[in-house]
Amino acid sequence: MQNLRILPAASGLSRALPLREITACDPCAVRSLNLCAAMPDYELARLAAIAVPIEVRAGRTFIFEADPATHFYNVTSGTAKLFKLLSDGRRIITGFAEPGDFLGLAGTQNYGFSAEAMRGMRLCRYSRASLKELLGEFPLLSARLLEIASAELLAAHEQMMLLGRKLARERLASFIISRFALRSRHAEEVRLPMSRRDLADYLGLSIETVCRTVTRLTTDGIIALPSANRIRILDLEALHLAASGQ
Amino acid sequence: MQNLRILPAASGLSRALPLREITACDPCAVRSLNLCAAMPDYELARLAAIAVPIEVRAGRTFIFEADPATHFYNVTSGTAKLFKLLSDGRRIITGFAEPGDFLGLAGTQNYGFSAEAMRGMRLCRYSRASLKELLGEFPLLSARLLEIASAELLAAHEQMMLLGRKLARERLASFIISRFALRSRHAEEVRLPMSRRDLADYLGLSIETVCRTVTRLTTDGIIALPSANRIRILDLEALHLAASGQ
DNA sequence: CGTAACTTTGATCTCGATCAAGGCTTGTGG
DNA sequence: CCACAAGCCTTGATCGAGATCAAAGTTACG
Repeated sequence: MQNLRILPAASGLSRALPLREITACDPCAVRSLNLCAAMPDYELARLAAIAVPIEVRAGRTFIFEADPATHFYNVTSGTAKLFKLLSDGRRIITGFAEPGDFLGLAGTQNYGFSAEAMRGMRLCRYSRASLKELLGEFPLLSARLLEIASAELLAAHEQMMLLGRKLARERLASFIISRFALRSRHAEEVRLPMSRRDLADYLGLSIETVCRTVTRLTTDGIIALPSANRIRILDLEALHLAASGQ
Repeated sequence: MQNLRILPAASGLSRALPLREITACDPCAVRSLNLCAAMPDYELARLAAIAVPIEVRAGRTFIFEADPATHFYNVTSGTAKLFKLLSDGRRIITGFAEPGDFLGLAGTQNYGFSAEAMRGMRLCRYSRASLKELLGEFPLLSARLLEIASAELLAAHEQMMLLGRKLARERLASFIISRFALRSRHAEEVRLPMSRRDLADYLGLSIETVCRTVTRLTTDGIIALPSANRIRILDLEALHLAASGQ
């Protein structure tokens, strides 16, 4: 836990006036899957009051699988990879957490995954205890959390299909399509903020297979690679076909 | 939806006295992962009031992937398999729902999976609308649902590791161990209520590989097969080693 | 500019899929 | 109670997608 650096402003912030705190939450309100989305001002203020903004440097692990689940997080900026390890080092990346995403839902007392910042990150941290307290007070908050958990469950099941039944080419194409769906600007371009190794561990493949499959999609004229981690979609229809194995 | 048969008693039950309804819920209170567990009597009665007991015959599908998510279910007896299909028939079983399990959490407006009864089942059905109403009233209920969703998420992530990174032998051993953990009586025996095909689709393998792997665990003296769907664990330690690939 | 890490490509191997064929169980009707 | 059919389950032979091993090309960065 020494990887975390509490911002100097943290303790002060958590005692500031409600309005001030809502402002502190503003950067969070980026995505629909957000804890704060559709939350009345008063509740949002109470939520902000227990939030501690923290900063994590690139490469640092800030949630450790099997550690006591003491905190929840809301990503403000940067991206984290969430992963599980086997004793021999095999790894599966269960997901990526991006700005607006909520992090740290734990069914048990302990975390079921680790989280590592892929680049410098800012997060809002909530202690499990204080969030639980708010949960009892604000039904909207628990409803929101339930929505988030349900959405994640849906995504997890989709990924189980990908991992258990899809071919490498289908996995890659499915992944590119899902990234395309939540792209920010550039209409036809998908950014991959993760390395080939991360991609491999997310798709249940080896690095080499990821490379080769990307190359094949390129030579097939379905995508183009302006650089290793930018993908330009040349033929979206063909990509959809590739994703479903036809 | 014509697969469902509403029990004759259903409409009557939903208007009976609270105490009567709590009794109707009794068979549900079997497992910790239960919607009704740790629920005060009054809330439980309200929950029971909106529950409609239904019966599904073996082999019938009662939740259809992509259909509007109109209902939630609580399994009273029997087992269901939850699965997703690809257009060409490939299937992944995302889980099995057994007595006490809650069913139908949907992140979106539509179900993300199908559910089929593996044997005759009894379920309590709740309409999405009426349960949502109760959610606002009883914070404990949403807290419970959140717990359930979180636990399922944990299991889904574990399964992602299994599907993405484990060898066939490790998958089988892991599966047997997890079944062993929630076995009912017979100390060293695990029952498999599913066919080899279901097992294959749950573990992301082919039927043949499941068979061969079970056989190999048997010839290795780790398990014994009194019958095709009963597994006697002869060497639990070796099974754990097999599950972690050593 | 040099080095270290990452990506890509090639050669080979292997685990598990697929194809094929028996064996076993279960249920039904004679 | 047996015969038979229809599913299951199991085992064998072969194949192939993707892993692994190996090495070269590229990028990032001090």
